[in-house]
Amino acid sequence: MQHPGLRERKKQQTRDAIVRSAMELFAERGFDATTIADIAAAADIAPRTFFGYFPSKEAVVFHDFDELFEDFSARLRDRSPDETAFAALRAWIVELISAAERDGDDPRDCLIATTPSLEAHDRANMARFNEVLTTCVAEDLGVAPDSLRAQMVAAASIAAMESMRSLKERDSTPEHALAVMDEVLLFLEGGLAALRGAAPAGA
Amino acid sequence: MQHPGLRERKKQQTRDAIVRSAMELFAERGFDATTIADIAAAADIAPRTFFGYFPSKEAVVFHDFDELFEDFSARLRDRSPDETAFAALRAWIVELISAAERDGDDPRDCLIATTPSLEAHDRANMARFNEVLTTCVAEDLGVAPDSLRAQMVAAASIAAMESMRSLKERDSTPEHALAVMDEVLLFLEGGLAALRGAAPAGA
DNA sequence: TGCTGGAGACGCAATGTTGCAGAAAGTGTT
DNA sequence: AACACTTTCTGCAACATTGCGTCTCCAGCA
Repeated sequence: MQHPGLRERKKQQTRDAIVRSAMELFAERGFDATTIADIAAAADIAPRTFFGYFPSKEAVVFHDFDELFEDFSARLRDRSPDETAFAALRAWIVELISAAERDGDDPRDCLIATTPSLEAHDRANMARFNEVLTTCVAEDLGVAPDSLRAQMVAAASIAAMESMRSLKERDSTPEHALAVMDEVLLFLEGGLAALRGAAPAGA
Repeated sequence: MQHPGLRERKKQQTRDAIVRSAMELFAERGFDATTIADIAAAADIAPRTFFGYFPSKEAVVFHDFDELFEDFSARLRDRSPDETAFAALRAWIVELISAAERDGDDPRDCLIATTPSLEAHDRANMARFNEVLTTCVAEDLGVAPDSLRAQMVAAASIAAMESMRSLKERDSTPEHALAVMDEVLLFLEGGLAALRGAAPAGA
């Protein structure tokens, strides 16, 4: 990796230019009022080239999602056998909040919340988190990934994650996140305990 | 309403023609391989006119969603004070399954599952169900709609709904749906009971 | 150095979507 | 029946997206 090569460097440079230009324009005139042509002009590339870097205008806003998702997946995948998927999720979230607190949160959340197409994109992202989490939770519980329990536990966890995000403006300390996740855990364990002993209905 | 009027009738006729033509074409060549122009030609309208009836190609596949959603919302909104939101949801789902059993299920599920843009649309639809349910659950619990509990309960319920849908091919009897929903209820009550007494973390 | 293969940047055309404006058609009135 | 109003239907143009083909340029190799 000592030799990223001219090509690699240029590619990264172009990508950064696109992100920077796009974000600036989005902030100035809003997401919908910014055209691909505008972004391309600001980043000094041809409009067609934009799509070589991002599959859609929305994707620029989530430019760091792949990285985040890979981090998330790896954390769950590589957790030690005695750590539950939920525990891994909790630890991951706390780190995330800590990092956000350090860097100061970006204005993206507002942009997303006010743009339908970005909301849709965001839902798709959450669905991906949900899928991974469901699989891991299923392992923990020793049931199939499409079993009711696994789906409910994962869905509730993801919902908690979203819930925290919406309250981020008000209170986003790692301590708070930890408290919330503990509450979620309590809820999930209570639910699972109630189910234990009851014959599964099959789903 | 005795006088739908020529206009109303024509409009309904055109809408039906679009749905029928589109569904046929989707079944024949697939969703992506069918163009708006194809649908317009088959329904004998101008391409531009299509968008006066549906906001997108995807929307045709979900042409009965608004009706379904309104039915769902009304059921929850107009439930008697002693019926919980969850109970209303359960009753609604059981009816839905009964109706599906009567009519025989359409091949739409397959189409949706194999087309990303339709999946996204479907997620958006589910998000709308989730929103309504969250509000009503919050009322039941006497908490804010953005509270952690309400969000978790609603999310788990919706997840159960989706879970049932994916198992529909195998087993979709109303009895089965009822059993599943009972299991969900058990889970939710267990979870809420575990939370009761614990100080809310604020979210 | 000069050649060759592959990657990246673009141009073009087709399709989906939408705002705008004018034409066409249904409705209610006189 | 003729008129004024409102709703629909369409064409047009702009913008988002994508497949295909071309051209340029970096990288590895003889």
